[in-house]
Amino acid sequence: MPRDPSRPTDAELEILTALWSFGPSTVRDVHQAISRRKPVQYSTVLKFMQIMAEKGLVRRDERQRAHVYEAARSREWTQRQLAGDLLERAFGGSAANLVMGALGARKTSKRELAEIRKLLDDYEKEAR
Amino acid sequence: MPRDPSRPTDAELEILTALWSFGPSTVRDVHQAISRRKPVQYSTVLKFMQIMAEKGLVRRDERQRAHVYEAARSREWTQRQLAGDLLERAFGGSAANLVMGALGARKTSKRELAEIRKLLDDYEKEAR
DNA sequence: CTTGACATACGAATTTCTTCGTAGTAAGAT
DNA sequence: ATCTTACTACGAAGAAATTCGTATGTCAAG
Repeated sequence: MPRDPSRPTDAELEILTALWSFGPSTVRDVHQAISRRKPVQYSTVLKFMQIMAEKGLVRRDERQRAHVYEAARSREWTQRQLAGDLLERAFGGSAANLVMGALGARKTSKRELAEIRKLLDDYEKEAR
Repeated sequence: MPRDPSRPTDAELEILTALWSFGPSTVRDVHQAISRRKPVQYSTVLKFMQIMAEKGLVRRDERQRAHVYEAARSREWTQRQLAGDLLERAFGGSAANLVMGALGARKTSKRELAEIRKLLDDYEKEAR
């Protein structure tokens, strides 16, 4: 059975992150961005982006000699998928538990806590 | 390079979930729990649990003929790893974004929102 | 003592993920 | 025209994840 493409793998997510940050990019752009953080060959990145195009994770514009890639789904949409997936798989669907895990995983600043509270308020108002 | 064992795979997480729920269990116990939700052979579950024992994800008590397995790490600890990992990989370390994703992924009840607020308060008090 | 039930151990096939080398091609520079 | 450079396409290989069949051992009934 084909794996759920709304749940990108580690390598795929890294590429998507670059595309979200920089907007439509060539393989070279993405390779440069990623290779700043870890050693990886150009052809490796290229291969992934080709596969991702097949899977529909990215769109490819072939009009230029150096093809231009773009994330098919927004960062927010993908984040929602990933959060939802983890929520179900590891937290029994309990958002509170997930928040607990996130807070425990690492120090969270007062400012960020306030931000989260605001999100909760907004969400509550929204969900009328 | 060996994969980080603090980040169990899908199948492994399913087994851990069973162990966390039921406490120390035999392969048969776990197989029954899982096969209620999806078809899987006994020997598949067995194999996983053997591998997990090698990786140190579970402890095995061989004193009985039917070995008894137990999760090596608590549910909370593992949840923290998974949440932290996703936080870094997909949310740029922003807990607020993760919460946003979780809320967006699925309807969250008023009661759960309240619970989350309480968590935030407790966390803030705690982190003195 | 033989048999049946139930365990573990083992080997292996399949699929997916990851990584890269190399061949081939198009275009601009000499 | 040829050389150099910058791409894409392709094939392949190794590691990890997933799945299962089968061999083998143990033990309690009969």
